[in-house]
Amino acid sequence: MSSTLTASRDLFRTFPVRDFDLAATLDSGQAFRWQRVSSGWQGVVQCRWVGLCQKAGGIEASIVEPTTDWSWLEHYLQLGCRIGDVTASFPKDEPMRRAIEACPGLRLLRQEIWECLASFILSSTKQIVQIRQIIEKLCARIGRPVAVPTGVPPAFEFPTAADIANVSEVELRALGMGFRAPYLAATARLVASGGVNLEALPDMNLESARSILMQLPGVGRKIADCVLLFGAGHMRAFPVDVWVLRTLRELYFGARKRTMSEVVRFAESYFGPNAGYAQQYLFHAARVRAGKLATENHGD
DNA sequence: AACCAGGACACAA
DNA sequence: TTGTGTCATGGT
Repeated sequence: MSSTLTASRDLFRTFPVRDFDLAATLDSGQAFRWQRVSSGWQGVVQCRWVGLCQKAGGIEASIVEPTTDWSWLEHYLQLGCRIGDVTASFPKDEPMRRAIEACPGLRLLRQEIWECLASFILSSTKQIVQIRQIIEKLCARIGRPVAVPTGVPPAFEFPTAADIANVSEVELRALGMGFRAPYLAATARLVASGGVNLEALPDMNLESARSILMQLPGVGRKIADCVLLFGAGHMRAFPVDVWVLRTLRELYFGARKRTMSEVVRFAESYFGPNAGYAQQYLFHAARVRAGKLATENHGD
């Protein structure tokens, strides 16, 4: 029996957050496991099934086991983030102004670091749709099932590093990972054995955290920065992939030839304390322009 | 049906 | 330090 002095255990909660575009955020290539359904989005956060829905008053979340503690989801969605302050810290130039205008409400999530690391090891030279397919297979094959509402398709935890370390490389290749399989296997073994402590990354400075990640097999500068930005909360990390490289060249260098390292060096000093956030606006705006979103109408 | 994808790595020069 | 070939796989 519930007391008026204790919070009720609920299956639903509406977070009254403004300037948060759920679709843009969950389909911007930072997380790969969210599924669009008629009622909104379904995914798994910290081993719990979650349904999310954009409402007029904010974001409505539904779960399976009633709880009083929603801090895990508030943290994942970074509901404490003042997005206006973030965008206000971007460079006051025309490219950024247009990127902000093109993706109002785009946010950065704070994902679990291992899932983020493993996911981006699998991301190299893959289209986002394919990355999602591989990860879905991986979770269905190795991940433990989580409780879902009746009528909802089965959902799975993201496999732990130990889970993946205990699977043969041949079995990983069978999931369609190709040359990424040995990278994921080796990194999983290192993480599972305690050779690297991912949980220490958020409290380290950016450069130290980056150098630790880049020692892992299959992790270079770009993937390291994705993990730092999407999982470890380093808002200055600035992943440069082919999209961002092309976009920065067009927007800031015109026709003049610039190498990858020149563009990276420029980005490090130009975009400020929330450079990684600015990067996500540029990346997503470019993908919107190219019609690459899963939520788009592909019929024309 | 070629082309390319949120790269990393070994190796050459 | 910078440039090039290689690595698998499948969507568009």
